[in-house]
Amino acid sequence: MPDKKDTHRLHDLFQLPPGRTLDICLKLHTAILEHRLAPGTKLSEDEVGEIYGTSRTVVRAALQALAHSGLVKIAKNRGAFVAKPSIREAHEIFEARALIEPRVARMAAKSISETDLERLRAHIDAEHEALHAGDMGKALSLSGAFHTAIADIADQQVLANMVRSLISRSSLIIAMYWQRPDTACESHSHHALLKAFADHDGDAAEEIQKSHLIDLHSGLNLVEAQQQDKSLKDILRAG
Amino acid sequence: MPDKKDTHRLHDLFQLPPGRTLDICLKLHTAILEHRLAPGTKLSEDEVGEIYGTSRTVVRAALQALAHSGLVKIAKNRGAFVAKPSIREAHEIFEARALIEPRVARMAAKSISETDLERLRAHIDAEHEALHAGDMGKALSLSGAFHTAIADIADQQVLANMVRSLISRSSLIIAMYWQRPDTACESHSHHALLKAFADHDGDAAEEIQKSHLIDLHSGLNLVEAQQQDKSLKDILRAG
DNA sequence: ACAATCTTAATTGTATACAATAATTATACA
DNA sequence: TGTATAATTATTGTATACAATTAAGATTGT
Repeated sequence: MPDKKDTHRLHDLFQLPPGRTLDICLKLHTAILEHRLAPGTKLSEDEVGEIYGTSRTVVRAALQALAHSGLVKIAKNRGAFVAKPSIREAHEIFEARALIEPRVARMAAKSISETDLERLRAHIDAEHEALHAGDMGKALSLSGAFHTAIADIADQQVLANMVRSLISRSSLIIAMYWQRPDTACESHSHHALLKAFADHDGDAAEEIQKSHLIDLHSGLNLVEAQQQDKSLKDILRAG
Repeated sequence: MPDKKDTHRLHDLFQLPPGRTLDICLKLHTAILEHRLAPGTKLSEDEVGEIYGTSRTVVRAALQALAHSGLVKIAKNRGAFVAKPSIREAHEIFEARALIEPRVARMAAKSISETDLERLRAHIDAEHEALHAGDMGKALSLSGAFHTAIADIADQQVLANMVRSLISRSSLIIAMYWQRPDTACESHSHHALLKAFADHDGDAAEEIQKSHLIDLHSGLNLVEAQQQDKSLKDILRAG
């Protein structure tokens, strides 16, 4: 189960006091992570406010928090939109992950407990389940949660928040650039990691995580094109 | 000169559109970095709003942005305070810097241009000048700006923003825990880095930056105590 | 005198109203 | 018919007013 602890730790990421602002922030956050909100979607203050039954004031605060995390882009006098990471940003984010997460995995391998291992297994199971149920969005969200769980286990809050932020943005990148519709979302690597953790083998954990991330990075189609927005009008006009 | 480019890039960190919110955010940010606002200082919305001649609405947004960057701590129904990083947080932040910045330095060494080198020299000169003028706060702020400048030169925006955030928080940590009142603030390392950059020697740059950060970390007095807040009353009562 | 409780004051949380800006549509002209 | 300009609409930016919560001070009882 993703359970309570996850959202509790997310509070850390946004640094918001408990309250409606945080609630909306988390709801939008999970909606984006589960790919229910596509990159580029406009998030009107009025609209969001009406949906969640609150005023623009609190919606605005939530949107700004998400903007700070890179999940939302605010354009002056134009409003908030779900971010659309550029190809370059995508490269940078996965390079940053490849720098940070292997180190985090090493640290986690040292300090991991039996209950932690149990939780990770539960994560993997839930991921499998969602995948089997055809809920791709949730499966992906859980796959990300697996990575953040490792950072939490390593018990390094500063790095954990960085990882959380990077993974959230990775979700957007995957929504835009993923090119393996087939793939049983890298569950093999997660199992391999689990074994390294069980053995408290820091070297192995670091190495596996590193190649896992390189693998993910290479699974993206990061080559120009894909600017479906502007070209759409042209295409329709041409046809 | 810290110049315009720096504040322009800071916009990236806060992800705020141009406007009064960003202005106040930057003003508070520099005030904290220059140690004119001590850790723990209360930042009342009314007070700050009156100082900058704006309403609470915009001040609130600025404070929340700073909270997200870890420079300000917001307590529910109690208000915003300049953050007071714990000892543990201090360790984590400098360990994160030791992980990220050497890599960034290596990348910068590869791509650095003549004009970039010139700018770095100017940074060092300005730092010396401020130090000579006795403006410790500004000297420290410029010392941090040197590190962020390297990240900008490396041209990795994602990592650069992480570094920026870490350095800002480091400034608070130094305000709380620095134990070398003497020291000509690590300018030697900065010169050594400059040489490595001029030689485009990535290995050297990485190594120098790494030991520089370890050196900074070890210059902190991170041993319990220092909780002057609660004990202050007790001390006065005892006397 | 000390402690506990209640009252009061001050500050933040939220909603709403107004102003400013940008996008869209309509209109006039070439 | 296409383009440029102007009016309109819709949305965000900001300020202010009110509600809720917390902290501090006063009051009462032991």
